[in-house]
Amino acid sequence: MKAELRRQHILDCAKQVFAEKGYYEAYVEDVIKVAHIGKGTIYEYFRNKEDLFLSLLIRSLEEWKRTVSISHQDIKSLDPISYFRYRIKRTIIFLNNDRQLTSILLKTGFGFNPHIQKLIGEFEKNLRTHILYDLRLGKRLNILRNDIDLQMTTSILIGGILMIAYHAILTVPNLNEMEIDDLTDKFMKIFIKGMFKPEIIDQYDK
Amino acid sequence: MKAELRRQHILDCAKQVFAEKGYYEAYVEDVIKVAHIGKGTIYEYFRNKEDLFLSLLIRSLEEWKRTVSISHQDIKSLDPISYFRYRIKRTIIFLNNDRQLTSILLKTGFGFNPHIQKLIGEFEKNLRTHILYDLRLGKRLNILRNDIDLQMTTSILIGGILMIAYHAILTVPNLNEMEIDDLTDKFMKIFIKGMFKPEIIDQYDK
Amino acid sequence: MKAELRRQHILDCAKQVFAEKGYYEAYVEDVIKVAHIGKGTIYEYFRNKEDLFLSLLIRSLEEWKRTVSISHQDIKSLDPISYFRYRIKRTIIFLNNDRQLTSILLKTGFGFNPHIQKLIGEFEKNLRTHILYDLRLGKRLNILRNDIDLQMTTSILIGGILMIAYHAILTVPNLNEMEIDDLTDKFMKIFIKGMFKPEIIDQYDK
Amino acid sequence: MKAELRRQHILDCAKQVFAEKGYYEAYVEDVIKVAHIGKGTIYEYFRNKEDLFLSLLIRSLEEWKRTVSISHQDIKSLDPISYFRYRIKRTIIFLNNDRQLTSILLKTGFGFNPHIQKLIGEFEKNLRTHILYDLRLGKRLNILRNDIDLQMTTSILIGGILMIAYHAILTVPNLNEMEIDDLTDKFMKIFIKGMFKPEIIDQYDK
DNA sequence: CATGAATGAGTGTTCATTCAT
DNA sequence: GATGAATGAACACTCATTCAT
Repeated sequence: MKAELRRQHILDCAKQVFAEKGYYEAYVEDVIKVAHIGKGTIYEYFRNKEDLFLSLLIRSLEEWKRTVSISHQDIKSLDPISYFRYRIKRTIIFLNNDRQLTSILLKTGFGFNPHIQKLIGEFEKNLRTHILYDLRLGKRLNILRNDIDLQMTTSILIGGILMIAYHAILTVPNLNEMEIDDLTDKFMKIFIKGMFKPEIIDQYDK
Repeated sequence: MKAELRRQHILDCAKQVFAEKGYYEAYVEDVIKVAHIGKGTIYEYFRNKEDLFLSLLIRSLEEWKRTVSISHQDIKSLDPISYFRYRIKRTIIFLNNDRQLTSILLKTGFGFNPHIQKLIGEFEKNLRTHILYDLRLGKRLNILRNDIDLQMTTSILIGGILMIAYHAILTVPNLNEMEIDDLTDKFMKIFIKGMFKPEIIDQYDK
Repeated sequence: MKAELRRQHILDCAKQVFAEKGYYEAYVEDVIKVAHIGKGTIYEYFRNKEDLFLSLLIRSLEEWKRTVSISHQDIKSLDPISYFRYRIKRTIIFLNNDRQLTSILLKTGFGFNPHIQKLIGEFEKNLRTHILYDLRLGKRLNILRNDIDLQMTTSILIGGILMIAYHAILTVPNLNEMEIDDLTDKFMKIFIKGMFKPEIIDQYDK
Repeated sequence: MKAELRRQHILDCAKQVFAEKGYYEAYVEDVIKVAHIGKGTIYEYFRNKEDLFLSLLIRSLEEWKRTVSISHQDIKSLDPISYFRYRIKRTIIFLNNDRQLTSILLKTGFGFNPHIQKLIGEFEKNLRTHILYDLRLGKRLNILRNDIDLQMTTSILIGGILMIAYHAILTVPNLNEMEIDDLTDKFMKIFIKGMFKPEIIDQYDK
């Protein structure tokens, strides 16, 4: 049990370091300094630096699932858009709370670096699966427009929300409940009614 | 003059290598091999690896501006949404054509790594400025909803379009004109009318 | 008493590991795994890795002495060459039975590595003393040629027999009684009559 | 060309270090200190420590072949035993001159350590091939006894001569021509007429 | 006594950068 | 200007040993 606590402690410290420096510029040396442990200790818990990083992402992914998930009862009690809003808000809350993770995700890049690809890729795929699941549900419930491309919408949602989190982290120290609500509402507006004024759309449709 | 050609040649090769491996896993050695030049030569044209990378991004940024820009005459001849569509399409074309750059942007991450931050950050800021300019124009022309947050919309647009580019690169070898048009239309739909059916929105508004 | 048994058990396991991997590539970790003991336990019985190795050699040396030794009564009942043959055969039997030791001796090298030198050196000196004792006995009994150099003959015997043991271990799984007899005879032949045909030697002598 | 000289210089220094400390206790750091080169330089010429060691052995093997080899004309002018003596003497001269190599061979062990086995093994195989070639020649020329086992004789010769070289290195600073001749003669005696007095052999034969 | 989690000095190796030619 | 051999600071990782439990 104490071992598990220590493992978690190392992961916490590693997260802090990776968030600050990014994968490549974060040194194992840095992590052990922050964690106040010996150099060899880290290798008792993780095979190597890559394994440490992967373990970190996996743990955060689990956390994310827990934070964002919603019980089936709750689904019924919410109207579709409120449900969608709930999801978005929870995601923003999660990214706001776990700014270190957000920083890691953004710094490392979603890209397909041969070494890190499988790590970050795994994370991104999971995120995508979750969102795609919601959108498919929305389609079955006849909530979404028929002409909406689900894959693309997922991409825009992920890309958009991450970019917003990135800016929030850069500008505001930590968002409070009200600011999060505000952010969520602004985000929703784009995806509910689009950017343009109705009259412009009407012109365009004709 | 020959020097300038050589510089461009090195940048081309560096781009290829950075696109394939990402900043950290791309070695100067790799670049000089691809460029068929001596190891010292690269340092005649660039202060160091970082400068090489920065120069690369700056050049691509200039290219991007040229590709995406639109003359003032053309603006008048287009209705607002078509203008917006034109911008999006040009961006997709650019990212599609310059897949190496797209790959670099995604691999390196938009993040704020102490070393690379100023490089990628510079690029991202420029991208943002351009889009923000368009959106402000749209606001002045009374095209956009009043309740739209410009900064956020910019974030969503950048994040979304990059994420889409990332997936397009991963899945399709190279997009043809038709596919680009299709992609653009799908993208536009989200931002024109939102994701939800009108009746759902009506329910929510009440 | 139980402590002594445990010590012996550790030595047995250490022998197995050292034989398989050699001194440097055998890890204390490997030994404790084979011995099914805790990591600290080995240091209850041995000062350090070097001490463990030395203890191993000392024990084997004692065993070797017992295996090869012959009672004084038996000496009288044997003719000189048979006595010599007996010694050789016993040595081959010993090396064959204790292939792990043979492997260790050959892998570690007789060399004079600063750290291991004193260990292996000790073993080699003992081996040499024993053989030299026999040869001196032979000289006193007027059995050996007068022009034979005892030190050199000892070297050749040790070097030769170890090299043969090495090849036997590499090629044959385990020698049976008959094969050992055969090996002994072949070995003896060289040292009894030399390599060359009598007529060749006669020519050379003139 | 200068590169080749530098390579040879590094090999010389590496040989010195390996001879003094053995493979495992010789550090790359030691070699670069002796060679007065930068740490990276060694990796310009050799893939890694193992490659450095292997290259060393290969070079010495070539040298050994040259030193020990004898022209075809010379073969005809020598009687069989003189030819054999010539070979032995040349080998002793080689091992005496190249005491560092001898030390390396003895320190590393002829053994079959998984990592070094293929290196030392290669060397030992070559040595064996050469000697075996001579012995087979002797057999064809009807010089050697018919009851002599060639493989075993080869083993005894290699083992014996290495063990002698080991002792010579330990005891005498450097052998002069006369001492080498003396050593060769003593060595030859064993293999020409055996150890025992004729009358003892006669008794045994009966 | 036995244990095994914790340790850190010590290694091999990499790769951006320099500078003599 | 062009080159590439030389460099060494930096880094991940190992493994014998210790010591609190």
